[in-house]
Amino acid sequence: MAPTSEILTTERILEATEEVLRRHGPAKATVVDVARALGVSHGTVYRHFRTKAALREAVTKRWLDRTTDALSGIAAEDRAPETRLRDWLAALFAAKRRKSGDDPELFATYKVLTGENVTAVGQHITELVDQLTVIIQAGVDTGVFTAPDPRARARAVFHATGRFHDPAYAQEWERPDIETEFDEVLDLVLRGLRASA
Amino acid sequence: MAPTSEILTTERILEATEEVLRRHGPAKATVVDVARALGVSHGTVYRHFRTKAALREAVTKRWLDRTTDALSGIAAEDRAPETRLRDWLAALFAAKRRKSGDDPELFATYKVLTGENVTAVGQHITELVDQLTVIIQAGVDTGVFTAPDPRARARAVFHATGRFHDPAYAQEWERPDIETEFDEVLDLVLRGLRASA
DNA sequence: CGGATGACAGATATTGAAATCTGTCATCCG
DNA sequence: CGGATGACAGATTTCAATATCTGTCATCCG
Repeated sequence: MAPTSEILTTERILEATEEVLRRHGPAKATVVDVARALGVSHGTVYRHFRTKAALREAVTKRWLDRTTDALSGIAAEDRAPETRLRDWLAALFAAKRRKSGDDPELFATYKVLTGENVTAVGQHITELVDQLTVIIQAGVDTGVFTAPDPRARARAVFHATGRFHDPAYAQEWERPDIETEFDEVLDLVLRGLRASA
Repeated sequence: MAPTSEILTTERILEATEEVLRRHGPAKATVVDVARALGVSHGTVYRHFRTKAALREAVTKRWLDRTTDALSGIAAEDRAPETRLRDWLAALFAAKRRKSGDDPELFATYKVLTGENVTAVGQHITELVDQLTVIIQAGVDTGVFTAPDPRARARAVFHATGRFHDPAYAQEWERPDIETEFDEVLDLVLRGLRASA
C-alpha cells in the first residue's frame, strides 16, 4: 500500500507503527502488520529495531515527549511563578484529559504501552519534575515560595497532583466534580508552597 | 468438609468466600467452590445472596471496613490535630503497604474486587474523608489549621496523598525512596493546612 | 557490498468443541 | 411450612489443535 519508492527511515517506521497501533490496538498490533503497512518484509523492520519491544518503546517515548515539549514553553516563561505553576499543572491536566476523552481507545493503547515501558515513563517523569523545579526555583528566588530543596518540593507537587495527570485515573476525569477536586488540591498545594511572609 | 451441623449464616458464607478467593484467586473463585467449602449445594448460597456479584460486593465491603475501623480510633483521639493527621495518614499508608507486601496475591485479588465494586469503594472513601474532616475541623477549631471548607480540604488531603494509599500504586510502595516521597508530600500538605498565623 | 528478503524454529495467539458455571425453580425433607 | 436440594438452560471458561507471530540468517538483488 505505502510507496516502496521512499527511503525507509526510522521515522517512517515509527509513524506506521503508531498507525497500526491506532487501528489494531496494543494486543493485536504485530511487526508483520507494520511491515505490511510500509510495503516491506518484516525482516526489514528488524534491521531498524532489534526487537518488537524496542519498537514499541520508541513509539512510547515519542508520545511522551510530545507532552513534555508542549509544557516546556510554560515552564520557561518569564511570569509570576504562582500563576505559571497554576497554568503548567492545568495544562498538564488538560492535555491528558483531552487525549483520554477525545480518543479513549488510543489512550488505552498508550496506557498499555506506558505499562510496558516503565523506564521511559520514569525518564518522562524526571523531565516533568525538572520543569516544575525550574518554576519553583524561580518562586524561591523571588521570595514568593519557600522550599529548602526545590527539587524535593517539585517531586511533592508532582505526586500530590497525580490524580490529575496519572493515566490510571483517566476514568475519574469524566466525573463532573473533577474540576472542583483539581482546584481544591491546587489550592492546598499552592498554600504549601507559599512563603510564610 | 466443613461441618454441616452448624447453622448457615451470612457471616459463615462470607468467611468461606474469602477463603476461596484467597485459595483460587478472583478469576477462578466460583459460587460452586464456596458451596463446596461449606458442604452445601450452590443453590443454598443463592438463598443468601441474589447473585455472585452481590456476594463479592459483600466481601469487598467487609475488607474495606476493616481499614476504616482500624483508622477511626486515630481520628477520634484527643491529641494535637497536626500529629493526629500525620499519624492517620502514616497508619493508612502502613496498613495498605503491609497488606500489599505481606500477601501480594491476596492484595491483587482485592484490587480486582475493588475494581468490580466502584460503589463500595466510593462509600469507603467517603468514610475516610469523614475521618479526615474530623481531624481538620479540630485543627480549625484550635486555630492551627486554616480551611474555609474543612470537608473540601479533607478531600484535597486525601487526593493529594493518593499515591500512598491507592492500590493502583502498590507497585511503587516497594521502591526504597517511597518513604522520602511520603515525607515530602506530607510536609507540603501540612504546610498547606497550617494557619498563616 | 549494503540493504532487503523470506524460509524457518520456537513462542504466542486464535479458535471452536467440551466442560463448567450461574441463576432458576419444581421438588423434597424435617 | 421454611429452608435445602439438584436438574436444567443459557452464559462463560477451559483446553488442545491450529494458525500466526517473533526473531534469525543464509541468500538474493541493484
